[in-house]
Amino acid sequence: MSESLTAAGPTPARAASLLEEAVASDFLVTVFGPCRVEYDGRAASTLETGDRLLVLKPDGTVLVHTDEGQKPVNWQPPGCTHEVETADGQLRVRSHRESPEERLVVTFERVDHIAGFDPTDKRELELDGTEEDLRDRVLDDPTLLEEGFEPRATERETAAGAVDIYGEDDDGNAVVVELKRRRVGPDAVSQLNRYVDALGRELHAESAVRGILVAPSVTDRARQLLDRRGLEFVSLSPTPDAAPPESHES
Amino acid sequence: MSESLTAAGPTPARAASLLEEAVASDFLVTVFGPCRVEYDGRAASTLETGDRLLVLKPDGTVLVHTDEGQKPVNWQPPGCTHEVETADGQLRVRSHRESPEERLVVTFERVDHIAGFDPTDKRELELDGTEEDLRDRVLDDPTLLEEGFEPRATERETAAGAVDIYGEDDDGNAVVVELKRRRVGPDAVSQLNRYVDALGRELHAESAVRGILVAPSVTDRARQLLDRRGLEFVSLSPTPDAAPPESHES
DNA sequence: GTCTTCATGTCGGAT
DNA sequence: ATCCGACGTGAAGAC
Repeated sequence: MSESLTAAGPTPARAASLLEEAVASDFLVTVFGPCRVEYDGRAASTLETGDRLLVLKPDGTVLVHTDEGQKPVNWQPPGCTHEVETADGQLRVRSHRESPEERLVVTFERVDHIAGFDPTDKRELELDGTEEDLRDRVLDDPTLLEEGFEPRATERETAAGAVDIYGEDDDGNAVVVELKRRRVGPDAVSQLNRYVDALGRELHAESAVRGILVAPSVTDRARQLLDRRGLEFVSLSPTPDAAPPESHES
Repeated sequence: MSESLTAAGPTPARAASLLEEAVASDFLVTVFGPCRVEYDGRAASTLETGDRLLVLKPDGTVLVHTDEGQKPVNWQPPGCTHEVETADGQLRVRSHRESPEERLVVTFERVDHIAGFDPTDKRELELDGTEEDLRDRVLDDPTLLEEGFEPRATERETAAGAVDIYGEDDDGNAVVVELKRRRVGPDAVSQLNRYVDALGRELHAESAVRGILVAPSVTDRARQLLDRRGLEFVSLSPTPDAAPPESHES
């Protein structure tokens, strides 16, 4: 078995044969040419004929890319099974998955190029600047939040979900901290609010539960919502550099 | 100028030459081979050598795909500019954009295959089953929501953002409708709650503003949050079929 | 440009 | 399997 196979301008039958073999060999396959795409599943779509790049991965993923955009115009998630056929002298690929039931059909008027490769890739992506990095920053130095803050738990469960950091302030008040790696809008404030509410009901404490949103910055509406809900904001980025000019305050 | 160019196992210099030409010609380019990927920008990442598919689009998009997953392991959004070079006998592609400042560097140990095509695609995707379809369903027949409901506006602005559908019920009460094309969680309830609050303050009406979440279904937590906030739910899907078994009620 | 929300979001983790 | 929230979310529309 070869470790790659390619063909420029193959006949539909030849393209189908190559595609079948490549899929069976767990190759990563690309097909370029004018095609029509139909999708039916969580939604439904039709895309009339145009030049596109079809990518089939050994894990069952299907991608249909046009000349523009980062997102595929159509796709199928990992775990799909494929059928290859020629109909009316056209190469057709049907991809299917269940739960949810979804079907994608790509029909090529012509195949300009097809290529398959045997990919091996065990290396993991190492990513910095995530929410977890922000969490570690706060846990390493809780005074970044405020003097006297003491973390008690991470991912503390409440009726509304898990709180990023749960702790106590200098006066012994319960504090809920919601972390965001980037500038936040109203949705993050609502999320924090849900946790504060849930914990308030759970603890039915004397003093109100404090809620602190930790992020590089907030939008105006988020700020207004924070104020209205009596929640607080602390400006902090996942990485020490690049801290925007927004002051700590409540 | 040719309308496509491909090469199997080119030398790095040959690969660089082809790549330069393809990029200059606004081609869609694919490169397959073992490569290392570094990214720095909104976050930062490193990916050690492995077999991957690099895709360059004429709009400046960059995608790096491994053998698994629907999402590229690394990428660059549309609008990037690229530099191609050979260093230490390796093909290297640097992609850059500003605001935010982001850099992606892909270095191939070897190029197994490179292919470029001139893509033409003017056809738009036609998609059904969207939130807009759900909105149109409700506007076509407001009784799907409840007897006597009368839509007054879509995208009505409030201090908390635009409401999907604003209307009045049989008793003349203000009604805020939030639409979701699929099963919803707590976030959608909070969103509706923000709109209801904002409209309540704006109208300072005699009667409270009603909030109705319209979606195929809700999760347990979302249901609890709805009840706690005094909000209502109506089960409805974007498309007439496939309505899950969940009854209308408040 | 920023803000806001939708999405066939995707993905991973927990239950 | 569903639920839940993060994501370098991406993309579109409004301002």
